[in-house]
Order: sequence, then structure tokens, then C-alpha cells
Amino acid sequence: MMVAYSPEIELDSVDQKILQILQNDGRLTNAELAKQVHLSPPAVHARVKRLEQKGVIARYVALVDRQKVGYDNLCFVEFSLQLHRYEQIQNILDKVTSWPEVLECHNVTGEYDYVLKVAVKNTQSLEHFISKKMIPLEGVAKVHTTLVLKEVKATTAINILDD
Amino acid sequence: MMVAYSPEIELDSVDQKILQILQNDGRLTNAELAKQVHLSPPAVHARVKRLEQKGVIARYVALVDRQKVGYDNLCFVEFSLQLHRYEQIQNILDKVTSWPEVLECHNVTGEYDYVLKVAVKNTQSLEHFISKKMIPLEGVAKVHTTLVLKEVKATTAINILDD
DNA sequence: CTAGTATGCTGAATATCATTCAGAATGAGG
DNA sequence: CCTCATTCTGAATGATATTCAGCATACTAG
Repeated sequence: MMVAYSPEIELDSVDQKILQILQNDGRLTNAELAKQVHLSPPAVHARVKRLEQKGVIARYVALVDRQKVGYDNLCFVEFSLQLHRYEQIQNILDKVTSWPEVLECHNVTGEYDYVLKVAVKNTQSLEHFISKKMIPLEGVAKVHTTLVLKEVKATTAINILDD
Repeated sequence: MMVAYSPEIELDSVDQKILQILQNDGRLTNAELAKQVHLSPPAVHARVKRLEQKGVIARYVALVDRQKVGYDNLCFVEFSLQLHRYEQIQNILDKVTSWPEVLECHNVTGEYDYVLKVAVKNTQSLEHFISKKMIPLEGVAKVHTTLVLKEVKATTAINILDD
């Protein structure tokens, strides 16, 4: 069965399986992938290239163990904007997204306007981030920080298969 | 200069550069990587293998464009536990982390005990997740959902280089 | 029903790349 | 100054991706 999610992109069950597998091992060899989906290597290769070209596979990345490189400290930083400063949004977002400690920035509903996922080395660097980077931002009203005590689950893989 | 973050793991500036590069392109060829860090392919290969073996590089993954596969809807679901149900924590976490729509689960400080990052297809599936999966969990007190209106930045790459 | 066309497959051939290895260079410690 | 450990390089090898010709299948139009 074909499933068209987004316009122009149809994924059959083999495509779905390929995505499911590559989301868990982005470096699996083409031959091994072919074996798992019961196709020949060239057939799988063509499908993977198509998925890359269509942007379904956005990119391949190596995931680094944060703790092993000293970025043990994860937190969520929420902030909202001053009502009369909405023309500065882009300016603020440009700055915020340029900071390497900011892994994610989401515009959200609720009490705050934005949520950041931030990785820092320790409490000192977090304090520095909040007081020297966040607070001085022109147009920011409230800032609220939530510390992550334990990362219970962390995956980048979304469920592609039909439910 | 050598930097020892975690015990037994030292990363020189070449290792750091390798990590920086592979975090942005996990499928870069060894030869190309070698060129970028000004070393021979075998030398780089040995370093990458060492980083993998030490667990600094945890894994390689393909990142899928959520919108292109119909999982447009991202949200944060916070919940806290009933005080007298703390013995059920593991039970709850086992269930929560087994659900494929839950990408992340963090134990956090603040008003709620846990924050989930959840990817669903649409409002219906979010409603289903909240009312049919979260609410029925024995021992869960409060549940609060924040919708992501726009993903402004999303990276998995942490800044390895010294600051 | 059938010719024509498009799509997607396979297996063999080729090209690219990872991986191994021997030997050379470098730096630290005695 | 010598020795050992580390890490490098370049050449050789092996594994893998990639290309291609030919074949099967399904769909379309007459």
C-alpha cells in the first residue's frame, strides 16, 4: 500500500522499513540494508537516494555522548517577549539560534513564547548563559529555567510504519 | 592541548574537529574527513574507531524530516507523579518510554516531574495520546501539554571545541 | 485484447572507499 | 643518549557503493 503524506512523496512499505532502519543505524551498509528489506543492493540504493533527494532523509549525523565530552548539564530555558517588542523577534531569534549551547528552539503555546533546549558543561556555564546571554537580550520579558536531572529516553527516530 | 573531560577519555584538537564534522555529516567519507583535518586516511580512521570504541561517538543515525512523513505535530507533555505512588515510577517510565511517539523523556526540576517530547501526526492523535495513554497511567497526577508552533532551531550537534 | 510506455527490479562490471600493514617519525622517561 | 610507546604515512588489499544493460511488471491508450 502506498501512503502519501506530503504532496509528491509516497512511501511504500519498503521505504518505510528503510527509514526505520536508517534512523537507528545511519551507517548500515547498503548490502546489509538490502538483505534486511529483501531486495538487491542496487534497488535499495536507488530508493535511499530517492529518499535523500526528496528530503525525507534530511541528513546523517553522528550522535556524541554528551557526558563523555563534558556537556553533562541539560536544561530547558523558557522565555517570553515583551508585547511592544515584537518587531525584534527575528533579531532575538538570530542571536539565540547562533549560540552553540542552544540545541533546540521552539516557538510554543502557553505561558512562555519560546522553549530552548540547552546543553552546558556545568552550573557555572549555565549561570553564564542565563545572566550574560539570555537576560541581556533586548525585548525578553520572562526567563524560566528547568534542569534535567536524568535523561530517561532520547531518540531521534520517529515511527514511520503505519498504525 | 589535551582535554580530559570524562575519566580515560582525552580529546586533542584533531579529535574535537573530527567530532564537530561528523556531528554535521555522519556519512562523510574517511578520505574527505582526512583532508579536512590534514591527516592521512588511516590516521583518521584509527581516531574515529577509537572515538566509537570509547563511546564518545554513541551512534550514527539518519534524521528524517518529520513534516515529510506526516509527523508535523510536535509537543511537550509534562506530568507529575502522585506522592504516594513513587514505587510505581519504573512501571510508568517503562510504559512511557516504550511508546514510539515519545522521542524524549526527561526527569526534571520544577512544577512537574517529567517532560516528554512527543511527535504525533495531528490533533486527533495527540488527543488520543493524552486521553488514552497518559491520563490512564496509574500514579500520574497532573498532565500539561505545550504545543510547538514552529521549530526555530533543531540540532543534535554539541559544541566540542574549547571555549 | 494488445502495443506501447514507465517503473522498478536483478546480476555483472566497475569505481570508490575503508581497512590493514610495514616501516618511519616523534616525544617521554630512564 | 637510548628505549619504548604512540601515532603517523604510503602502498596493498579487501569491502562496498555505484553504474549499467537487460528483464519483468503494471498501467494506459487505442
